[in-house]
Amino acid sequence: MKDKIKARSVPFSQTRSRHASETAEDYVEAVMELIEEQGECRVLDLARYFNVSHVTVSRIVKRLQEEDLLYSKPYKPVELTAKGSKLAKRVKERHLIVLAFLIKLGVDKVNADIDSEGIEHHVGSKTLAAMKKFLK
Amino acid sequence: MKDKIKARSVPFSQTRSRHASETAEDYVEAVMELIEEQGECRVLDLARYFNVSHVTVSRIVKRLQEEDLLYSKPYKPVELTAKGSKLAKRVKERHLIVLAFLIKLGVDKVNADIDSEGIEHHVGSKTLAAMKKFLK
DNA sequence: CATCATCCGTAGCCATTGCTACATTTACAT
DNA sequence: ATGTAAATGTAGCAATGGCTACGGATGATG
Ligand SMILES: [Mn+2]
Ligand SMILES: [Mn+2]
Ligand SMILES: [Mn+2]
Ligand SMILES: [Mn+2]
Repeated sequence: MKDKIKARSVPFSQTRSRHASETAEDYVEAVMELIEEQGECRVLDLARYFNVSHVTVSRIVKRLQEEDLLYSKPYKPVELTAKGSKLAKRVKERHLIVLAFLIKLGVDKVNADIDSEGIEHHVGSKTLAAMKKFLK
Repeated sequence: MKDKIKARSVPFSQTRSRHASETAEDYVEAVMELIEEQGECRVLDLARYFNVSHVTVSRIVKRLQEEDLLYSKPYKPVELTAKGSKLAKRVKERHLIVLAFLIKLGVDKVNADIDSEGIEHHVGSKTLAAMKKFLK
């Protein structure tokens, strides 16, 4: 019986772990997108993008620099490291698959955009594969 | 162009809002389940269920009491208020639909259990309706 | 090259959710 | 009834991610 409860706790541990990576994933994806669209990515671009204050962005950018995902000098644009770029591509691809999946399932674009932004971080490789298969 | 960025920020705001309700949703669902299975729900049952310390549970239970979702006296079992019970039923139903959906999509039970625990909180009414339709 | 608006960093606050260590209460066994 | 183990509460710490207020840096404009 305790094994049962223990086994049941695994999804929650995994979910907490995924939430811990969520900020990093969203940030590298945003930086990549903003650089593609505007040529550079400033702190204030990210603040508008996520609808948070520039202070929140600034602190998170600093932390992601320590994790070797982003790079920037003070008052300069934010750039992706090689590691950050690689993560961004993976994350964006997964996001696009989740989004396309929801739309093919019959969800309108507005709600597919909203829901996919959260769902993407909880889609493991098996679920992602099942979504890809459904899309074909 | 700024409207475009503003519109893009909506999914992130919504995702943050959903994460803010996530703990309450998981807790009322867990309390309902533990009472059904064991007759009562103790703080330590919840700690094992979520794989966190009893201290974390104790503090969250106190807060959810202030939100009128749970009820308990010190050293006594945790119970659901009417409001908590209503929320638990809604949340559990949604969770079961997401789980069944993933399994029907071809995901194995272990991974469906894991992924649905996070995905459930990001499934809006439109996506939930689309999943229900797919299940029929 | 001086001024000024914009951008960005820093200080410091709050809430949430993890934790360990310790205190207290409860419940059970002798 | 008393003693002990388990359950729960409390104190206090850390990390994360929100915020406002303020000050310094940058760059465009005249
Ligand atoms: Mn996201
Ligand atoms: Mn989530
Ligand atoms: Mn759940
Ligand atoms: Mn959940």
